[in-house]
Amino acid sequence: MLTSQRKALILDRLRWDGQVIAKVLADELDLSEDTIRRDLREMAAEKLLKRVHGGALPLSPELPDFTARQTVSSDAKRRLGTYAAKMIQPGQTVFLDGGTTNAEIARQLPKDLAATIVTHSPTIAGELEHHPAAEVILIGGKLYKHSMVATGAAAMAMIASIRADIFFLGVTAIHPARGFSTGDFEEAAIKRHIAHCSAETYVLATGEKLDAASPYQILPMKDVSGLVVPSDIAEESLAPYRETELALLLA
Amino acid sequence: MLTSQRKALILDRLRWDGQVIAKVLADELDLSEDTIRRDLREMAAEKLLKRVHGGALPLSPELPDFTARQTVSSDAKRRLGTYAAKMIQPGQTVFLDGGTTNAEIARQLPKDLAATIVTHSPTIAGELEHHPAAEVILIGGKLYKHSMVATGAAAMAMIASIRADIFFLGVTAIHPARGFSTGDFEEAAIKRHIAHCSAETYVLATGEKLDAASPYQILPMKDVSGLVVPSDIAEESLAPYRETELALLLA
DNA sequence: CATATTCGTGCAAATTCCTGCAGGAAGCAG
DNA sequence: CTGCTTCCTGCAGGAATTTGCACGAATATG
Repeated sequence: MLTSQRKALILDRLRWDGQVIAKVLADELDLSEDTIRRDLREMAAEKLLKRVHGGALPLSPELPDFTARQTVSSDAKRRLGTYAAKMIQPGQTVFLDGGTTNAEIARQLPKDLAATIVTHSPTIAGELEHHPAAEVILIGGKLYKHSMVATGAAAMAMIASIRADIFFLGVTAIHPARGFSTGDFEEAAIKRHIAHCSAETYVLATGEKLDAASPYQILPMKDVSGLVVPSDIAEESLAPYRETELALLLA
Repeated sequence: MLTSQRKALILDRLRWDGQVIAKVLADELDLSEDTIRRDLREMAAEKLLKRVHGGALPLSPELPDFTARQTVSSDAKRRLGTYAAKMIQPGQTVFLDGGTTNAEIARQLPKDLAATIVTHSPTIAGELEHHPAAEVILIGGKLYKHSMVATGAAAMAMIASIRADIFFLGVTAIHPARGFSTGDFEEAAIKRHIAHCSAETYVLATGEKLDAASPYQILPMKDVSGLVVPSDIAEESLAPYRETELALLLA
C-alpha cells in the first residue's frame, strides 16, 4: 500500500467515522503504529486533520445533530425549489428523486397542497413530515448510502406499480450531447426506470452542472421534458440547450 | 474513545441537556468516574464549563429552544438505546420500529457494526446515513405522518419477505393484562405483522409507559421476548411484570 | 450530627508518543 | 552491474500521557 493511498484512506475514514485510532488502523492495515503515527503527524502539519492522543479527528468536527440538520441551501437552489413547487398542481402525483436540490422542492411545498408525493429518499420523506395535506408514498429497498436513496429489485418493483405525473430527476451532470448522467451505475438505472414510469420528467440544475458529464447516462436529452435553471445564468451557456427539444425554464 | 471526543461529547451534552452528571457519564462510557472528573476539571480550567458538585453545568445557561428540546433524548432514553444497541450482534438482521426511543438505538449503534438494519421509518433510516458498515433496508409504503412510518399493503408485503432476528417494537402503552398497545389501528396491525415475521421481539420503555393502555392492542404480553426499562425505575411498578414470562432487562 | 457521595491527590500500570537508527526497496548515474 | 542517494518502514528505548485505584478531605442530605 502506497503512502498516499493510506493518507487518502485516513481522510476517508475521518469523514465517515469521524475518528481514526492509530492502533486500530495499524492493526487493520497490518502496519506498525509508528507508520500510522507518522502519517497522522504529517497530515496534521498539512492541516488535513487534528492530531489527538491515540489517533486523529477531523478538523471541523461536524457536530452531531444540530449543525448537520440546519443545512443551508444556496439562494439558487432555493429559487429552483420554489419554482418547481409551483409547477405541482393539487391532486397530481409527483415523484421526487433524492439530492439536496429536490429536498428544496419538498421544503418549499405549500403546507396545504393536496398532492401525492412519491420518493425513494428517506431524507425527503422526512422533510414532508409537517405537510398534513400531502400524501407521501415511500419507496423501499436497499439503501444506497452515498446518495441516501432506496435501490435494488424491491425498489424497482414498487416503482413499476406507480405512474407519476411529474418526475423531478436529480443529476450530477448535464451535457448537450451526452445527456443527463450520474456517478453510479445502479443509481442511473433506477432513475431511468422512474423516468420511464412517469408522464413527464424535469431536471433542476444549478449552473455548475451544465456542460459536464458523469460516467453513467441516465437519459438522453430528448427524454426529458424540461430543464429548470436559475435565471441569473449566463445566456451563452444555455445556447446549446436552446437547440434541443426540451423546455428551458428560468427560475 | 479518544479524550478529545469525550470532551466534545461533554460539551454537546451540556448544550442539549443543560447538565452533565459525572457518575452517569462514567457509567455510560464505561470509564471510571475519576477520568470523567479529570476531564471536567480540565475543561473548567479552560473555561468551557462550570464545575459543580456531582457534575458540571454550561457557563451561560442558555435554555435550549423548543424544537431543540424535542430532538433531545432524555437520559433514560439514551440509556435504553445504548443497552439495545449492545444486544445487536454482527451479522444479525434487526428490525427497528419508528419512534424516538428506537431512533436512539440507531444513534447509539457502533459505527463499525456490520449488521442489517430494516426499518419502515425514514427518520431512522436517516440516522444511519453515516454507518458505513450497516446495510439498511428501507420498507416502503404509504407514509403515516403521525408516527412517520410506512404502512399499507405494500409495506406489509415487503415486510413479509424479511425475517429479522430481533424486532425492537415501539409502543405507547404497556399494561400487565392488556399487553402492548398503541393509538392507531393500522399502526397496531403493521407492528403485529412485523413481530410475527421476526424471531424475537423486544420493547424499550421509559417509566411513564408502564401500566397504561391505548385503544389498539399490538401484542399480548406473552408474545414479547423481553422488556427493557431504565434501571432507576421503582421496583414496585415492575412487580406485575415479574410474574409474566417476558424477560425484564434493566438498562 | 451521622451517613453517603463526591472530590482531589498521589501513585502505579498501561498505553501512546517521539527520536534516532538500521535494513530494504526503488531510482539513477556512471 | 555497481555504487550512491532517497524514501519508506519497523524497532528500540526513553519521555509523556492517560487511566484506574486508594485514601483522606470536602460536601451534600436527612
